[in-house]
Order: sequence, then C-alpha cells, then structure tokens
Amino acid sequence: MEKSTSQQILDVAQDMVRSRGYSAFSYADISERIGIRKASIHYHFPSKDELVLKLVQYYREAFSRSCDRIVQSVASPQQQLMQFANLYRDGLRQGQICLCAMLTADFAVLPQAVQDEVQAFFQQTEAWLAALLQRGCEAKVWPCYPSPEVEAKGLIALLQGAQLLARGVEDSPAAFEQIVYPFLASRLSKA
Amino acid sequence: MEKSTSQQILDVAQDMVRSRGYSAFSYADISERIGIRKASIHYHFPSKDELVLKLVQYYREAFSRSCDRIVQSVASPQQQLMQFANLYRDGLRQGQICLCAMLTADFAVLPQAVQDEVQAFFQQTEAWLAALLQRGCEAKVWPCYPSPEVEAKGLIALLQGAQLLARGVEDSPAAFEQIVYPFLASRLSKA
DNA sequence: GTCTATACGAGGATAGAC
DNA sequence: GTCTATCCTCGTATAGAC
Repeated sequence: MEKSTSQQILDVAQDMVRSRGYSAFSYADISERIGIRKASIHYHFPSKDELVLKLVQYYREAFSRSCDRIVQSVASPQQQLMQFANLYRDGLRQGQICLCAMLTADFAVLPQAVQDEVQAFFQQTEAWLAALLQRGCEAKVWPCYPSPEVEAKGLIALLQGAQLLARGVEDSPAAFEQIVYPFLASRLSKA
Repeated sequence: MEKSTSQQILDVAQDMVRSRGYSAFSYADISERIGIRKASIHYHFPSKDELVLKLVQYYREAFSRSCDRIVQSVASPQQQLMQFANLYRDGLRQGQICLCAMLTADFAVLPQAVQDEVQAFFQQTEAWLAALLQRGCEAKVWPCYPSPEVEAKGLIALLQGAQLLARGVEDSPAAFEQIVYPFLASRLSKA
C-alpha cells in the first residue's frame, strides 16, 4: 500500500523542519521532494501554519508511542532511561533534531496554536520522564532526588542541548553519546 | 558620543538573531528599528552572510571578554561557575538565547564561514570552562571527574538546552534557574 | 486531487543621485 | 553615508481548468 500524499507531505515537512527549522523550509522544497506542484500541497494543508500545527500534533503522538513502547518493555529502569536518550541520538544519524527542540529556537515566530502544542509536548514528555525517574527511585536502582519533575526538565534540556551541539561534528551520534552518557552514568551507577 | 551606524546595525541584528534565529530576520526589520533605509545597510554590510559572520565574530569576542572578567575576579571557583551560568540566565530576561546556541539550530542553512566561526566559539568556550573545572578540582572544591573537557561540553549543552526550554514560560530566568541550579549544586556541594 | 496560471508581498541586492 | 528607484527571486496563497 502506497503512502497517501498528505502523509508524504507530513513526512518530508517533518524532515525539513527538524533539520533546518521552521522559517527555512517552504512549500517549494516539499514540492520538489515528492514530485507534486506547490499548489497541490495547499489542497492538503491550506496554510503553512496549519501544516506545522498538524506536524507537531503528529510528532507528539508518535513520540508518545515511542515512550509507551519503552515503558511496556521488560527493561530495567536504567535500560529504559538509556533507550529514551537513544531516541534523541538516533535522530542525529540523519542530522535530525527533536522537532519540538528545533521549534523552541523558532518559538518567537510561531503562531500561538503551535506554541501551545510545543508546550504540551514538553509537559507530556517531562511527566513521562519524571514517572520513570520515580519508578527507578522506588526500585532503589538510583538515588531519589528531591524532585523528579525538575530532574526530568534538566535531563530533557541536556538531551536537546547535546543534540544541537553534536550537529557541528562529523560523527554526531558519537559526539552526542560522549556528552550525554557520563551524565546518565553518574545517576545510574548506584544500581 | 553616539553609536556608529554599523554598531547599531550589529546590535539590532544580534538582538534579532538571538530571539528569532537566522532565517527569520531581514534587512527590512533592522531598517525599521534604527530608522534607516534597507539599501543603506548594504553599504555597511554588503550581504546578509557577511553581516552574520561579523555578528558571530563580534559575539565571540564579547563573550570571551565576559569569561575573562569572571576569571580575573577574586571569586571562588564555585562562584565563577555560577557567574558563568548566569551569563546565560541574564540573556533570557529579554528572551535572548546565546547567539551561537541559536545558530546551532540554523546550522544546516548557514554559510560555511559562519559554521566555522560558530564551531570556534564552542571550542573556545569549552576550553575556558574545562580550565575552570580543572582549577576547582585542583583546589579540591569539587570532585575531579575523568575529563574536564567532556564535563564542560555537558554543562554547555545543559545551559543551552535550558535556555531554549525556559523560553516557553512566563518567568524564563526563574525557569532556567530551576533547571540548571540543581545540576550545578550536585557538582558544587562538596565544597 | 492535481494541474497551470497568477497575484502579491517580502527578501536580498544593485545603480546612481545627492 | 544615505537616499530613491528598481530588479529579481522566492514564498505563500488563490482561482479555475482538467
């Protein structure tokens, strides 16, 4: 079964926003990559703002499913935390930053609805990660810090900052690991 | 004494890139803000790329001077580290991200010369921070980690990620502190 | 659903007068 | 140094034929 045109548009658009940012991609870029005219894209997504809004909603759901898959596995909390970090690392293989991380840079020029959706993404991801940290604390696999929520925010900041920093280098995934793993280790080595 | 036009242009441009990013600011924006015609800006900076290149060079020097000021103070290593972190916090008062942090998001669309300058900024900043971490280790005010260089990269990633994350919130500087300070504390509390 | 054609403004840049 | 005038391209978006 073929992918629908609107799905192709979303895929290409996501790829472009995650590598270049919101302001630096256009309908013309998408049109070239999927072999369709600019005007046809407007049939599926009347305006760029609506396209990007759908993009973030779609991304949030997909990311959420990835997190669910991690939780539902039989892996230890340590392994789950590692898997979570590797979600970020793996995007780097194609120079892809977390969509919402990229959009925090473009935040000032985003329409309100997109800003809200980006904020919702972070709230959701922080809550998920805080819950994981809490489980690890209860299972005594790592120390209990005063606030899993704050801890989660910090880890997400680290992961996103590391993604952005690592892009300048030849082997980005390796650079990412070099930055992130020591930080994780210091929180996980008390197993 | 009045500020020169080219200095005004640089100031406004820096402000705009730090809040909106590379792709989302234009000569027209600058022209409006300083009350001059678009064409006149081209007299001082023939192309946008040259303007941004100067911008990053200028920023790197200014940031370097800020770091020197911290080093040359009589403050303890802990205080110096805090002052360094607060350089990032203070920009947030006007919604300003570190120029080079912002440009890592736009990295894929930057001209090579600007990419190189951004990389040089990080190399320089990492070296400076690694040296500070090393001094603190030698002075026994915090534990000696295997690699001050890697440690420095991680802290910079955290600071930049925290800057970007904090922007979505009402009180950004407070949100930044909430994320960053606990991480610093865990590395400084061994005083 | 996709096309052609087109409108309209924005963005970067240059020429030449003052 | 700054202006007006202008050029050209790109980006978003719409109308209407197929």
